[in-house]
Amino acid sequence: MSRIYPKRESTRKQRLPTQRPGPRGGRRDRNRQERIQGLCRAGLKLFLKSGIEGVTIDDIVVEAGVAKGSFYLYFKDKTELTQAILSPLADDLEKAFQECEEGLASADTPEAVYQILGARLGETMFRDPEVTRLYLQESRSPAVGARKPVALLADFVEERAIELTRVAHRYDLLRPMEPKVSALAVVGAVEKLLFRILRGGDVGDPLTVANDMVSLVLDGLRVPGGEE
Amino acid sequence: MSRIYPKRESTRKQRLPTQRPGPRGGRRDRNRQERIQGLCRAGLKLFLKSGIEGVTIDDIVVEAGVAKGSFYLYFKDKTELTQAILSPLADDLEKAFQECEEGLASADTPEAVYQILGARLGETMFRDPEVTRLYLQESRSPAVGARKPVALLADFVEERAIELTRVAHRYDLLRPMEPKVSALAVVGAVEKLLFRILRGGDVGDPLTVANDMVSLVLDGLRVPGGEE
Amino acid sequence: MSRIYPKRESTRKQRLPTQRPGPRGGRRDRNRQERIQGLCRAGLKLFLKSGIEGVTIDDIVVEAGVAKGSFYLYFKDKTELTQAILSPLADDLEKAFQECEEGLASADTPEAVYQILGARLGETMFRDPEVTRLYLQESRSPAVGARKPVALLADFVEERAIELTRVAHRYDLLRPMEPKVSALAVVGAVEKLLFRILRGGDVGDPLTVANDMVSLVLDGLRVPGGEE
Amino acid sequence: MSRIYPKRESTRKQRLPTQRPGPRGGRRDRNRQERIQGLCRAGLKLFLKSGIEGVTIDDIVVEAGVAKGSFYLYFKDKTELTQAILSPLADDLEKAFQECEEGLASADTPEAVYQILGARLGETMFRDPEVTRLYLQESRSPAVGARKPVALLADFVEERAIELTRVAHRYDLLRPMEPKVSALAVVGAVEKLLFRILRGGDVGDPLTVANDMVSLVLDGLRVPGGEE
DNA sequence: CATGAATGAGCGTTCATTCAT
DNA sequence: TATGAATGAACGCTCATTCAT
Repeated sequence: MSRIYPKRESTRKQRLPTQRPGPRGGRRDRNRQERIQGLCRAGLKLFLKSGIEGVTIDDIVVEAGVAKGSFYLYFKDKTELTQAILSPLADDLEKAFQECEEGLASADTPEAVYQILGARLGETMFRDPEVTRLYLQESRSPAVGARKPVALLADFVEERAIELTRVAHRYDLLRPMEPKVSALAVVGAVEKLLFRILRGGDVGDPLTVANDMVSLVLDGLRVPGGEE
Repeated sequence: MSRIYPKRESTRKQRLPTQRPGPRGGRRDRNRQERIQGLCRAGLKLFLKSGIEGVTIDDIVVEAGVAKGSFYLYFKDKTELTQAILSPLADDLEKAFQECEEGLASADTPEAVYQILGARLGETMFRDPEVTRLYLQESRSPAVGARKPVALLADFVEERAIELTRVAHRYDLLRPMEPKVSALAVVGAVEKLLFRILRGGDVGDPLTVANDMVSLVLDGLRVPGGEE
Repeated sequence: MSRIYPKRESTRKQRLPTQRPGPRGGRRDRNRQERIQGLCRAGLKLFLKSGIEGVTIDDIVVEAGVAKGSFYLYFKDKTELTQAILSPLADDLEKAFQECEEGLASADTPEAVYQILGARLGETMFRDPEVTRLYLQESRSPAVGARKPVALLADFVEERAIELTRVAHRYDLLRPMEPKVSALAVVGAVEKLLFRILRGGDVGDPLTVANDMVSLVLDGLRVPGGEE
Repeated sequence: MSRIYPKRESTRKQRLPTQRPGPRGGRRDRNRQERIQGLCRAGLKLFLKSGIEGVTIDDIVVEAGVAKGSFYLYFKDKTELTQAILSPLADDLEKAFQECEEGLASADTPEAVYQILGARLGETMFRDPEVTRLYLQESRSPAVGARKPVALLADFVEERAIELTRVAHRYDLLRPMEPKVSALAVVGAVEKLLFRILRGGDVGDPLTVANDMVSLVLDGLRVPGGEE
């Protein structure tokens, strides 16, 4: 379970008298998981189309094909649903950053660093592209209401990206530069491209895009030898 | 006038073709402008705090200190208010892109290109930092409801940035690369940093940030001579 | 001036400090009358289209081409406007009934009675067909709000028609029958036809209609000699 | 089902294709019917007192003793409530006209015709006198907003009455005369009397009224033998 | 006098949440 | 458990009325 939102988690457990009906993996548990998945899928679909704030509980239960009251059996409110939708991504990202930081110790070139990072984080972001797209779409929202979990996750990603860069600098893998600047620039560049791709906007062959991105991040835009 | 938004009268006043009682620039007209400004300021403040969707007309008129009905004297709905708030930025951006494209013809180095771009667009973005922050905050939202003007502006910026890069490539000012990729990467990087700065997040001395950004965009992250 | 609504009349006079600007028939008085006429015409047109309740003061002043505040210079509210629109018809009807009752004394056949009645009332009803149409359209409304003057006028017409019939019976001009029944039946029949005509519904040649109506009222529908 | 109104689902319930939780006729269903009846009764009462346009949804739910939101569980808006209130009358009238037209074939005297008509339509109009009164009260309103169903029903009645008379003329049951004129005259006369009766206005002994009406319609007002 | 900006009560409608079934 | 009817606070918007200009 994600530890990014520890408080909400505990609140929810207190609220539900029985955390799970029957034995784990039993028939009732399976039904329960199916219901939750159905609501999450419905919510995700609608959130992407209309924005989290623009979707009502009614919309969600109609899309999911369950009764309105059922929603409240599984989620306290829309905020909790958002959290549930994001939690696989949040968990993955947490692990990915952890592994990247550890991997930096054994890397000795920037290429290696960004190969690790790209591979690990890319895998994470593409595991469930729609969830990633929702994250990107809502990540700049103020941390209030149902979008709070997204905003918190975005803060988390930013801080960990900065920390990661700081470590990379410590290992002298990058040109001397304020780590915040380079970290945010790279994250911003990647997110922008990723969002465009996930929205269905054509940006060309994925492999070329990836190569261009790496080349861009490493060597910039300057024409080689262009200014001597 | 910006042509980013579809044709629509922005205020009710203009829709009613009756002559004004006071002269233009007279007391009535001045009051009118003050009211509009007050509502825009109130809206902007609240939009930044709670997101456009999270703010009600009631919130806005209370913040602005006017009666509820007065809102509708000046704006048809929240969408029109959003448009009014953004329109100075939209107009500026349109002009800035225009000038940048024209300026590219006389530039002969990437430095020059990005100096023009940075200076001109930077000036625009910092003219009213809160408006810029609102734009960044909501720019990835779906193009529905009150956030539609933001989404349209964001689309416009993306397209123009790509076009601008295409022109720069035509003049051989940049390394060979898919223009969409480099354009979006740079825009994404700049937006991310800008948003962090405008939210009050410390990223260090502004001059250093700017220099680092330019250096980053031009030469990337690689340690010079680091891999031979 | 109509004496059907005596109370309102006096209220209005008390409210307006100066009853009339300048001398009667002077330039200001003429302007005033033109304004009132303009508002009445505008109100009448809109009332016919949307019903009295469905028309706002805003609609009226826009149609009349005057400022909203001006409405209240001439009328306290929509009820008073309705009253002003109806008052010529109300005055005419009052006189017509008066004359009809007096004329009955000198009539000696039913034909003569209904000639007088038809001629006198018909003339009245067609003097301003749109006002008549408004009266018919709204005459069954409950006596509340802006439609109260219409309802009062309708009550007046009904009572006077019954009284008129009672007088006719007293002169033995009609077959023995409850006067209320015959009066209401005739009024109802005439109103229905009149309303249809005024709404533009085709009912055939006006002269034929009139003749048929008289013949119907006098001799009924039975085929002459048809049942012996 | 009446075909007087254009096809539209009359209640939200039917629009949502979810299965009902209780069995048809069970407690849930019974409650539902009671609610609808309560709202219709409340609406009818208030409509009669203040006119359809003068009654707000708030008035209705207060009178019915339910929450405001509940109204919208059963009706989309006031127009649908009006339609629901009128629909029994509309259905009955449609059947009555159908039967009258068919019955004309077997009638051979005007008396018989009007006996059929009077009996059948009278029964219909008195089945729910308040609904009939509402119909009469609002039937001349413009066909806009919540009163549209009434206006449509009134048009229907007029057309069918004319058609019925046309048929009667074809069977030579009536004096030669433009059917539109005689039909509208009779309908107008009956409606006027009926409205007066339903409003509580005294018109004398009901049986006498009915006899007088028939006699009036058949033989007119002329004193028999009075003019030779 | 004439204007129309300003007001705020009140309308129609939505929707998160509860709860009897 | 699952349901969806019921609720009422709160929303967007309108409009009669007032009043400074």
